Amino acid sequence: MAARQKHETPLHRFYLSLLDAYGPQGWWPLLGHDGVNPTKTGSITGYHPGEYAFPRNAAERFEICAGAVLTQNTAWPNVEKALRNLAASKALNPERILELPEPDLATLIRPSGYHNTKARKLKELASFSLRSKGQAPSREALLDVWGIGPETADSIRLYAYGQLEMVVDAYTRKIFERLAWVPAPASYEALKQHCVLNLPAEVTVYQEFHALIVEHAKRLKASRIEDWSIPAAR
DNA sequence: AACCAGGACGTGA
DNA sequence: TCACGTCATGGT
Repeated sequence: MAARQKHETPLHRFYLSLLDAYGPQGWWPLLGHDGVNPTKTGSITGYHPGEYAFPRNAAERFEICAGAVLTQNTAWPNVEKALRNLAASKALNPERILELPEPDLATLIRPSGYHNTKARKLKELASFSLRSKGQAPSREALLDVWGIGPETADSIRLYAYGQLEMVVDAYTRKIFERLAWVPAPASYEALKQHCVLNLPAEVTVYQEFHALIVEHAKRLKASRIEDWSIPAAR
């Protein structure tokens, strides 16, 4: 078997320093109940830092899957608006999504951008969701769904189903290439492999890692720091 | 007022 | 495989 993270690696040290500096991120965010969930900033509620017993039911699980699709190339606050619109119309579930005419669905999720495309994607997700009824879907099965690519598939497996599946994204690529941890241009799979080989194989680590990368990238942009290997202040 | 967000798909080299 | 255009609203 492959020796994974036998010794502490630069990536592992990086992860530990991010966790120490930023704290647990409480991903995947869910819609707050009456807007009173513990929160990070602004109106963004639904994070549950340090709590890992999520999702707690089928509704939360589907909410995560829907959010994973809606957040494609889109800032989270916009996704949250779309999710709220769906919830307000009692349509944040596969049954209603399949019943709704696609144009109506598109109108509800309009704030998340690409609303026509994503309306179709949500319908594909909904029928898949009913088809695979609660059991954790394989990565291949997810990739067969129109509108679900590598990152969305991995996000669904890691955050909605608690599977040991690493998620990487554009931020990960930027940071890893900048620190020369991977040769550029790095493929999605290459980035993923670098993480898997250098981090402890634990679901909570994977969940925090991806969330911390996103947080780190946002702070880098805000503070314009030059050393990307260390945590940044907001 | 550009620029870019927690990507994925379709197409043509 | 890989590069490139397309999809679209909203925040900074």
